[in-house]
Amino acid sequence: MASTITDVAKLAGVSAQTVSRTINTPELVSKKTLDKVQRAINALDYHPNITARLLVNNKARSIGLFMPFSSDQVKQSLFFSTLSATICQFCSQNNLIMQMFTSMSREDSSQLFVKLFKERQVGGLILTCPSVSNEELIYLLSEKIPFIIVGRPGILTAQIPYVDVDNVKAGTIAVEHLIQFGHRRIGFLNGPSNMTLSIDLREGVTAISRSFPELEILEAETNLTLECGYIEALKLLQTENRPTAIFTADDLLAVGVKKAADELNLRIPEDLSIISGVQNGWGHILPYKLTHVDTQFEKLGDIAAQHMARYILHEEPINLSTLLEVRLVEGQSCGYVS
Amino acid sequence: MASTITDVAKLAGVSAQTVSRTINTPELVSKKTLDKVQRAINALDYHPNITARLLVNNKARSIGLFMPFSSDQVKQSLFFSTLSATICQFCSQNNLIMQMFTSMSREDSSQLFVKLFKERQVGGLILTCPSVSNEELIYLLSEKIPFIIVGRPGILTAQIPYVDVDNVKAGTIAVEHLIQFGHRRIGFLNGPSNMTLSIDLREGVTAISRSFPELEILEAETNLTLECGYIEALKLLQTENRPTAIFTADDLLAVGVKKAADELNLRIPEDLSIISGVQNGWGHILPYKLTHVDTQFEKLGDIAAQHMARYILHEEPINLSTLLEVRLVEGQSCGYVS
DNA sequence: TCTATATTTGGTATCGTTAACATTTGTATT
DNA sequence: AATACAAATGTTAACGATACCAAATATAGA
Repeated sequence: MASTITDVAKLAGVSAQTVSRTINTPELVSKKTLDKVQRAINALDYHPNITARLLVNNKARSIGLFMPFSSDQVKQSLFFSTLSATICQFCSQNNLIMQMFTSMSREDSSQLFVKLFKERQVGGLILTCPSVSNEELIYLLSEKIPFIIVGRPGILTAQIPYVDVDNVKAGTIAVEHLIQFGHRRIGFLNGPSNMTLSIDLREGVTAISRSFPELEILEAETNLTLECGYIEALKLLQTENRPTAIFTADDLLAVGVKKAADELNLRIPEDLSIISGVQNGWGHILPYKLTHVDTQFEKLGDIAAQHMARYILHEEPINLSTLLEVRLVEGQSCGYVS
Repeated sequence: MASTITDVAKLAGVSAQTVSRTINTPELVSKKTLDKVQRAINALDYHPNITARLLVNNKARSIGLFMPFSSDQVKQSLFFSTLSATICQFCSQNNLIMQMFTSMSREDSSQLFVKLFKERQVGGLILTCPSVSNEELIYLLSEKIPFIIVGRPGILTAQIPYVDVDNVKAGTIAVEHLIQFGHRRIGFLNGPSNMTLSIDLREGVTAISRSFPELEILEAETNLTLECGYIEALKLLQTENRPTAIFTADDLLAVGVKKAADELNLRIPEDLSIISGVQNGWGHILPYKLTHVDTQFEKLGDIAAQHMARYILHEEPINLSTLLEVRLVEGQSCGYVS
């Protein structure tokens, strides 16, 4: 049904190769022929069959993005939608195809990656950190699957390429900021203890607290939901000697803290300072600007895609690791201890 | 580098065709040969080249999803992430490939669709409603591009397949609910007037208000942001004879209304009832359960993908339109007029 | 045992494109 | 005008799989 390169060649009275050249290397074709072929292409509404092209070139021009889709993760954070949107945009701009995949059963995802790559469906994969286990990563390395991880993987001993935000630094500067406001008892609502995000934040917090022996950090683990933030904040704020500031791993937790503060009639920032890490977009909901660490996490997708694109298009090796700079953004949720 | 069907055939001592049969129609192969070939496949770690397979079969097995990516749309609503997640999941389960695309410049998106289909990159497209103009849709029809729209398109005269929530009904039952609570002056924070969502909601509201002549509907247009909801709610609630209830197009607006109500010291639901349409996930943030219309919008992606899959896999015609049922979910944000 | 039929396997062409090489045409130089 | 070289075009083979048809082998019934 659809017209092929041969149809165009016949109509234009040239060989198929000349048509191919007209499309791919027009500088090698005379102006007269170029014109003739172009007219034939238009007349037949010819579109080169990408599949045939890929077969002969023998390389996939698509980036696979693998996402975990447990519904609450999607529902409660804009991280994944931002990531996919960014990568999609990058691919569209760079004439690459973006394919999205998700796991069906938890265990076989590395099998899936190998399959995708070896079947030539994708030229490389972008994986999101918590969804792939260490063993799987090792396996992928051994199978020479080109991949890059968004978020720091659990192991660093192996040569695993990733991009992440500098969460250690984020933890440090957040607490540093609170110290400058005179806070010495600080609540710390961290994420789940098995996430590298949480591990890194804690490391950052610990680092700064080593230089301030009088500092007291009251850490609580949460699952990064509003509800959990609310409950843990209530616990912290109802103790005898309550903290004067709370650092939350993300802004959804900060909203939970605000809810708890409201309930206890604590004014922000007069009675309680709040500072947050990753901004997932929930902070907008607060009646004041939330002081937070700008992690530029929306850049993660772009960087990962760039690395992958360089590998796919020019076979450049994938950089081992990239850490994004973080910086503090002052809002109206932090104040001096009264 | 990678092994081909011929390599496997050689190793197993059979023809390439037999290997192909082993993979695709094992019931036509003797048990003995099956075994032999399977061993060779494993030994060589053979994976059929999808590209070659697609070429000979001459049909694309992928669904293209087109998304608008103006950043605030992604940032403020979980609609797009939910949609892509659902479709991705469906594709993974049905052995289809999901490709995502976004527009580079506003005007050429229909050109892009034609290109994608004719180049055999995709077997069909799922488009999101506001991102494609009526003219483009007509053009796609004329080019016989298989597509389905999520959300009601602006024109219905042409044979345009779509899936949407029954927003007309949603508008009706929301107001009906408020009427049952005795409300007669009702604020209505609608979306942008050019969105079919807004048009449909208004139609539903108008329909019910025709049966209740004493009903007063105070409609205001918003851009579906928190800020806008807050401002418009303030305006409504500061009038001489303020409405006793407000119906918002989505839950983010409802959060804005809550903010305004707090500021004016109006208790919910004692002083003001709030009911919301589409739940984008922001409603969770409120300290009470928001009464809303359950639009099951997370089903939209599934249905669209199902239609597309049936077309791609079995060439079944794409159904013209599907409207999802809506139902009222009672929360704690509506009360009787005092 | 022989034929008829079912089961299993193999050979060749093909999908639509580009790579590699071969050939022709054009242009400049002597 | 003859030669040398560059530019433009054509020819053939290949990418890796499956479709289609032909051939071989096995099985059953007479």
